[in-house]
Amino acid sequence: MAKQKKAVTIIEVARQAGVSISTVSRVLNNPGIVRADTRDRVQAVISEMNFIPDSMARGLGSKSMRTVAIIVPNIVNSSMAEIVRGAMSVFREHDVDTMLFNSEEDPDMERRHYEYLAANMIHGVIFITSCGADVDFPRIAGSMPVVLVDREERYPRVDSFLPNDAQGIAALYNHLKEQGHTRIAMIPGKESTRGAQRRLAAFQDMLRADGLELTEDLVEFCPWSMEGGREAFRRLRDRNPRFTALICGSDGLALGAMGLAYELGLRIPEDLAITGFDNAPEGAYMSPSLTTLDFPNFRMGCDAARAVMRRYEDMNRPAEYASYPLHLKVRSSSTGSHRG
Amino acid sequence: MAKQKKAVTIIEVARQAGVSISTVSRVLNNPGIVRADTRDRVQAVISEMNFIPDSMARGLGSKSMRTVAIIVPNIVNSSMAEIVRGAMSVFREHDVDTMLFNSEEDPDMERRHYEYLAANMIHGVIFITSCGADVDFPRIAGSMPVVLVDREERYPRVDSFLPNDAQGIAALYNHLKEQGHTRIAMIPGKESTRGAQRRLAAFQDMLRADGLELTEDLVEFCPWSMEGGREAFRRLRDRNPRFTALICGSDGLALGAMGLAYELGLRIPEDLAITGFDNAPEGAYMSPSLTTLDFPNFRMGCDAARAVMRRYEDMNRPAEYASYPLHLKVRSSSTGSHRG
DNA sequence: CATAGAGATGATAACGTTTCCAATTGAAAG
DNA sequence: CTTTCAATTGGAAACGTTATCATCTCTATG
Repeated sequence: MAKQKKAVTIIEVARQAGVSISTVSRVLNNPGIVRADTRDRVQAVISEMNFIPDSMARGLGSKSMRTVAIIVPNIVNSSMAEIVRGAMSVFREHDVDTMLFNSEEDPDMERRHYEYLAANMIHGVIFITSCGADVDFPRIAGSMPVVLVDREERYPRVDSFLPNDAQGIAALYNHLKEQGHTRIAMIPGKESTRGAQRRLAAFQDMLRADGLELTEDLVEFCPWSMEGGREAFRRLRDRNPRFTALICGSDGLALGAMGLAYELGLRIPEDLAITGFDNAPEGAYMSPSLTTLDFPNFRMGCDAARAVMRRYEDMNRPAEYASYPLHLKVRSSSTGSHRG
Repeated sequence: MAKQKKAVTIIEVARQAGVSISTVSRVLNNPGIVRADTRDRVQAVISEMNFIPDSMARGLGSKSMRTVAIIVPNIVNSSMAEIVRGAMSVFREHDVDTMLFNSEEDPDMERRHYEYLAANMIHGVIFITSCGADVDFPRIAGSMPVVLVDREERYPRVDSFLPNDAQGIAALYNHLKEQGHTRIAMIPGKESTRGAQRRLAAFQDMLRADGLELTEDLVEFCPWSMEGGREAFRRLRDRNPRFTALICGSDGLALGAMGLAYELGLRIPEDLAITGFDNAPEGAYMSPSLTTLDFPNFRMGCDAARAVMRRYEDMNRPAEYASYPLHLKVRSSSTGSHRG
């Protein structure tokens, strides 16, 4: 790519206004200490010449850029968007700029983002559920605050904020048990994903506590999409039609499964109870409406942002972990009699 | 916020490797012209010392930062995400970094983003359907390529890529007419939004061409959300229950309306035909599935990215406009007999 | 009227690279 | 063993700010 036409610099502004560079810089950064008439004159020249200080040079000079990166694997996901909103709202309050990176679950992308961060124009970073790629957190954490959301890794200087999947799954499981379900299938999500793994493990723990064992034919992994949920449900049915309830690792998966169930003539919840995960807005508008778990996404985002700032002040503070309880939203996709 | 601990610089690397700064710089930027053994030695030192060049200083030195910004009003929107994906894929091919900004339809946010851009660490910018805020495009366009997606404004050096709403609405309207509908209501979306305005205008044009006039009681604006669609539909019904078809300005609005229709015991499409806009993934999974318009979002994103790069090469090229046809997806929410 | 002390302003050295251009080295050709 | 020219390498000037002193200009006070 070619070079930009060169912009107005502080030098020309200074010359035009008949003051020194320093004075212009002061008008820019600390107007209070410049005499009113001088300040006005300089400001007039600035806006007249349309001068905008070069943030590169500024960053080089001041060694601070007040910018934080947030990395998400997939922006097309309302719960991640909520986390991001929360974090951004806090950063904005503190006058910190936010850059949002979307890795699309692509390892190559993640590597590039990583390099971008490493090139230290960034003051800190929040990673939201990366797809388990092998990012060298300790290394980044050596030069800037790193905060993880929805990832369970623990490293010396890395704070982390997690939904309590185990508690959520327990709530879901107990609810289904109360409804009389004994054969429960699961579509945890994408196998390589931490979230899917955590949720499956939690489910297995619950079964085990009841003296049951999760048989393989009751679990089907799939990509995080409605299409994925639909096809996973199909495979599950083809293989073992005897389950009466289905726990899905996300609302999207549940919606996909519900779509196919409807086509197959299954009644929900009478023939099959279905639950989601995340409380996406669509779930409440389905018919039947979707039983799910509500995540405190916005709050997690806020807390993560605050953690970034705390760590920026003191890079060596001990790592902070928080686990957030999930709230069961019972709706019609799982309540009422079933013939199981 | 405090200062960062200072990182390894190129100077120390040079000293450690026993070469000059220039050589290290060459190893970084143009390894081919450095003798193999020197290069290896320097590279060894670089990775050993964990040296990462400071992108600030780099940008200052080279006057190029190969970074483009994409600004979206709302990341929680699958069609915008598709546009972004398209643009990012093109930029990645060309080794251009992408920063994604989410304005949340908040004017204050937009202003901040604007200032960020203006501080020219950014090489170009793509605006996706901003909520009509008064951004001074010509000014930004003076210093970097600006490309608009889904905004109809026309400025001298600003390229723009638009879906052809008029053609899409026409397709929708004709389809509904064929199905025998004569009283059609509309929920265009958020009134202040360009998209909503364009779609409403197009609808009015179609009616007018048929010698009809759109009465005010058949139009209801609302925020871009399922909840918004639901409430708008309620207001529409309260006021005038006599329409047999409903055109919604987005799939989300349609889904919200459908939810309420279901609760009110309306059969779709027998009692009411509903159409969406954007072909969001959920629409295909509803029951009934949602008739909608498919947008070439990914392609629009790609084209916008390419436009940014073309304009970067030649800032003075004439502005480029493109309008993309929309493809009607007829599904069950609008087909079959109705009692209208 | 002199003068201390605050209030403004200016000069200049960083900041960490890239990029010229000059200097050196190395290898092939005579 | 020179010479020549290309291949490497080094030196130093940008790049556009901020930050640190030093200097200058007032104003109020004795």
